[in-house]
Amino acid sequence: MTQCVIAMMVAMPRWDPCAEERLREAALELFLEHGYENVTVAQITERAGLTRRSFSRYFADKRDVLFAGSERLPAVLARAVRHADGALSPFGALLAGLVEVAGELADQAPLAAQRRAVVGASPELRERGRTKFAAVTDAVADALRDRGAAGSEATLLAQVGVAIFRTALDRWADQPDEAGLPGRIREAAAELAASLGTVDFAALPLP
Amino acid sequence: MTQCVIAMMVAMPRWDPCAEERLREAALELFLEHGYENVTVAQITERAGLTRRSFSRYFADKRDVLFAGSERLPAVLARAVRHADGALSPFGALLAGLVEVAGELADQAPLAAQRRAVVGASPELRERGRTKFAAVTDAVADALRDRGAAGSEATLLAQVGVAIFRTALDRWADQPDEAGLPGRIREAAAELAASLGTVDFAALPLP
DNA sequence: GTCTATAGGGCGATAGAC
DNA sequence: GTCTATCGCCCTATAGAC
Repeated sequence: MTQCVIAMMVAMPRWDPCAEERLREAALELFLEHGYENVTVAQITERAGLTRRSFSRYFADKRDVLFAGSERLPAVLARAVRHADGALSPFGALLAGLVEVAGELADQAPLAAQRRAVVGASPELRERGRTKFAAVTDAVADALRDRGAAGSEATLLAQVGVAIFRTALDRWADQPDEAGLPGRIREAAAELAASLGTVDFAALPLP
Repeated sequence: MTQCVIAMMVAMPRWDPCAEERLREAALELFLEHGYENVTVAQITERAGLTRRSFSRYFADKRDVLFAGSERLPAVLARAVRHADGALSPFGALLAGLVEVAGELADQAPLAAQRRAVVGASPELRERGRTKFAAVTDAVADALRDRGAAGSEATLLAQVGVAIFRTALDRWADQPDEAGLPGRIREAAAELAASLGTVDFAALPLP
């Protein structure tokens, strides 16, 4: 957005700038008005002042228009995990990374709420949302392997970390309070640890 | 399959019976031969001796043809969790349910391996696979709520339980050994508990 | 930018099963 | 007759090839 405004002040190009951003805004508006399934790509491009063909230049498919902007989260989280205090265990580094990134995410809350509403109403979009979270999981698992976690254990820990993150996000979105997102993460992780502590693994039945 | 054979012995209808199953078999064969993206619905229905239009009666879309048959897993797992020993904590019941169902799943290994190969090769199918796992997570979370777990904590525990289940499945598929799937579940859960134990939650930085 | 293949679905026709 | 599974032809929209 900021980049776009600056570009407009510097020069007035022949075609309107910020095509991608206008597409995203048009799509969000239309989805909120009529629901995802009832909106065609043609309607989106029309409202944005572009042709049907231009849509494909910016987004791989219709679903992607809602998730653009979240491509960086996997890399950002992976970086935070990699750069966490070297003395921490893999899971400790994971939690520290989550908390760090959560602090930077706080200002994106309003937009996230709108997107949340649209995505939640469409099975097709919820499916794509899971893919986006899976990309985060994969990136985090790679980072944990760099810190010495074994292959499949890194994947397991990454999945658990992302689950904690999602839980914290949900609770924070439902009732934001002074604790903030980082506090919610710590809370969810502590709850999980307590739950795991209730189980005596040796007592589980075996085949 | 069994139902189909019996039906054929009872009567010989004008059109071949077991259309759904033939479609699933034809699809799996074609996907293995040419790859998911290079197979059209028309080719599948042709091999199954049907028309393209009939495909829609059985499957909501092309992806679904590979995942049909897994619709019952959510209900089966949820039932196992609900019926676990009443003295167990929510997470204890979750693990007990996973172990119980894992024992019954062992005989489906060969088919699962083929499906695994096809799904793993296509991003589109991996996306749908995540949706199927999400259905399991939702059902398990409901069961945990019935056992008294709070709303969002039930969701968190369910996600973690499914992550343990997936890890165990992956390891078991990669190298099946005498421990069996239930043993792998216990192993993954114990690993996770150990990892969580390494973290001092009070030491995590707060905003 | 234009064009085509394909997915997905609406509707009615049809042909056996009952 | 009714019921049910299938087909055939229609259309729209997506996605990708040219």
